[in-house]
Amino acid sequence: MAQATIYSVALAAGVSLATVSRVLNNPEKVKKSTRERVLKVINELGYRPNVIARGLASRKTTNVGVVVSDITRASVAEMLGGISDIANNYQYSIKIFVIREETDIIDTTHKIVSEQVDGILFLNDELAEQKVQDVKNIFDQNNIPVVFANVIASNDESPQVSIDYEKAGYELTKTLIDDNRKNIFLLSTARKYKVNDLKEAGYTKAIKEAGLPVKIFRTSGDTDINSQHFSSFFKDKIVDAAIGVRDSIAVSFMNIAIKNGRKIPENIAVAGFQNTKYALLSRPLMTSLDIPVYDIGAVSMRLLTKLMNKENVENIQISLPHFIVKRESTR
Amino acid sequence: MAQATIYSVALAAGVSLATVSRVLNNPEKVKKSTRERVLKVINELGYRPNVIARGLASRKTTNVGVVVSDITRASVAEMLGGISDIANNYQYSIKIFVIREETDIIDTTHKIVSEQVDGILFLNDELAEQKVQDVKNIFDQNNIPVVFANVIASNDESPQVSIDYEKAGYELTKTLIDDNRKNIFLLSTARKYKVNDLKEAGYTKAIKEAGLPVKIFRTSGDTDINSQHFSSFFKDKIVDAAIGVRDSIAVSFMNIAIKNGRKIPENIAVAGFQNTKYALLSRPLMTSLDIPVYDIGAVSMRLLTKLMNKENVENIQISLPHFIVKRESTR
DNA sequence: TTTTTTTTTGAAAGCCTTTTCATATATGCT
DNA sequence: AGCATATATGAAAAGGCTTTCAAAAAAAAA
Repeated sequence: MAQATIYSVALAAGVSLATVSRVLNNPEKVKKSTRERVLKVINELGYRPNVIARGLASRKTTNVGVVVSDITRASVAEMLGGISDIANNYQYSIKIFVIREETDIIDTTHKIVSEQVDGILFLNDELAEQKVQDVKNIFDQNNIPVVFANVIASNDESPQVSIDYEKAGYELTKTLIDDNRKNIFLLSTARKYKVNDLKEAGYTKAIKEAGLPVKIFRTSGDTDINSQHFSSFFKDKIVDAAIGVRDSIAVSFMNIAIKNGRKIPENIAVAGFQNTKYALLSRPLMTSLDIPVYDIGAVSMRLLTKLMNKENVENIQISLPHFIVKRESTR
Repeated sequence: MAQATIYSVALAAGVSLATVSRVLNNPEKVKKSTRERVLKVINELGYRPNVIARGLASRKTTNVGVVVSDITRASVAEMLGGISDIANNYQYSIKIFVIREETDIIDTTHKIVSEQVDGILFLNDELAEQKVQDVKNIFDQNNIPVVFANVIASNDESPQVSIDYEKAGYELTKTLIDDNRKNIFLLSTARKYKVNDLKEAGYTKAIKEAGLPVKIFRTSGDTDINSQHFSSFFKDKIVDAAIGVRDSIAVSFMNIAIKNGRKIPENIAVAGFQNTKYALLSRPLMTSLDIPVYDIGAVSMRLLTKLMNKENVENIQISLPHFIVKRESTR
């Protein structure tokens, strides 16, 4: 059978299209008896409004675009979980836009605009700040609300939800300092981006306050590569603590350290960021700074729904709490 | 400025809408000189066709729906990577539908139909077979092609791309048998679903051929829970090898085994499925059956594009190769 | 009752494209 | 040049819904 349309429903119920439409969208505006009659027919025919036609007529698609760079990263996937749960509650559908190294982000942005989404969630944290601003401008011009999730768009009034990465970096470093560690390395990524810059800033602040030497070691996020770097690392470096900007980096470091005869946490304390499953599957179990990734997704989606409804939102820059989960890799 | 429409372009270029539309969709049908004139105007005005209106008029949305259960699982995210890369090549957009335990899958399916996607990629491997069939029927009735990715829809002609999980289970078990292991456990999930059933079937086949005892231990996929199960496991079980149906389960088992004084691989050989980052971040590095997850995503998306174009596809059931990556946790 | 007000309904326009069909123009052939 | 054919364009319908505006019906007030 062909899919029922609003026409077939109207015909079968003996009313006009307008009435059927109202039953669905403004039920209080139609008399109870007719409403029930129409609903009955809708049920019988299994009618579902064509969302495309609805989108064209109402200029609302109830679609939100989620812009991500690397969808395979654990934190991104987790965030998507939060996003989709909330989107589901509010009846929004999610369209994913994956941007790649080589894609022209401006062009992609225009493409997203032409897709007529009602709002955008921007998860990409690896983009240069200027680009982020350019993208924001395009969406603004087209009146499409954007929320940045886990991206820090500095000196700006953009809606965003994230955690205070600088404070997090500071606190995590501080626990190691308090444990009397003197040679604390930050294991960061070679590729620089805002979120890691902030972690570094927090680390550096704590280290300097303690009068210790700042030691940042840059490597790849790829385990195959960084495990090699770490192997040579132990030949010449003095180290009694290390913080990885990602759990996977910290775990990789810990494994190589142990292979090089170091004891964790006796000789070296190790901590990571994100508190992912990696930290839970390491041996010893790894201390990690817990970031409420799911919540970041959920909260930003919720914020976006408000913006799309043009509700008045008091606070459009939300910082979620983080905390340190102490495990066996530190004391 | 308001978004340019096909009208404004037509007006500015001094042609009719039809011509503008043709320039975009059938450029060869319009004279070179006019085509160039129109393209120039399109550029100047920054015109992008409204995909919603286009979708309504052409009855094609160039959207594909991707149905997943748990989006946070590493393999799902990786598959999405492959899907999105290919979708991008063929200019399709991706809409994500996350189905939950509590959602009425039939209702959700109808909802997806009303979203007018051109095709469906079904990644959900945790659904009972009958439900899968029901879902398939609904899409069939609405003429929406579906490809099952990493789901085995048995006794059926449904398009699907996966690997031969039974063979994989068989081979992985065989390597342990060949290593002279006698008490080989399969660490499976409490919740049963097709993919794991097949792994179990392969395991069982190999074990029986060797005249060894079938030993299946069921636990949770959640590390916090299964690590407790594994702790008591070592009190009474005789074991010299174990295969986890997921890497994370195998790594968790390995960690607890070591804490209980067992040596890997001397006392116990351990292997996992999926060859994820977990296997690479474990100590010792873990043997795992590599499943080309990204490729499964990519190939199924490619297959779907063919089906959406009503191309004649010779082989709609594709089995991708797998292989065993031997690492330190086995000999 | 009759009149006024409110509620309920329908007709028709509009959303922005694609696509069909007919017309106009250009090209090729004799 | 004259006809047939091929190519290029435009007018208008269609796609399935929302929404405005006006009319009809019902309820309230007089």
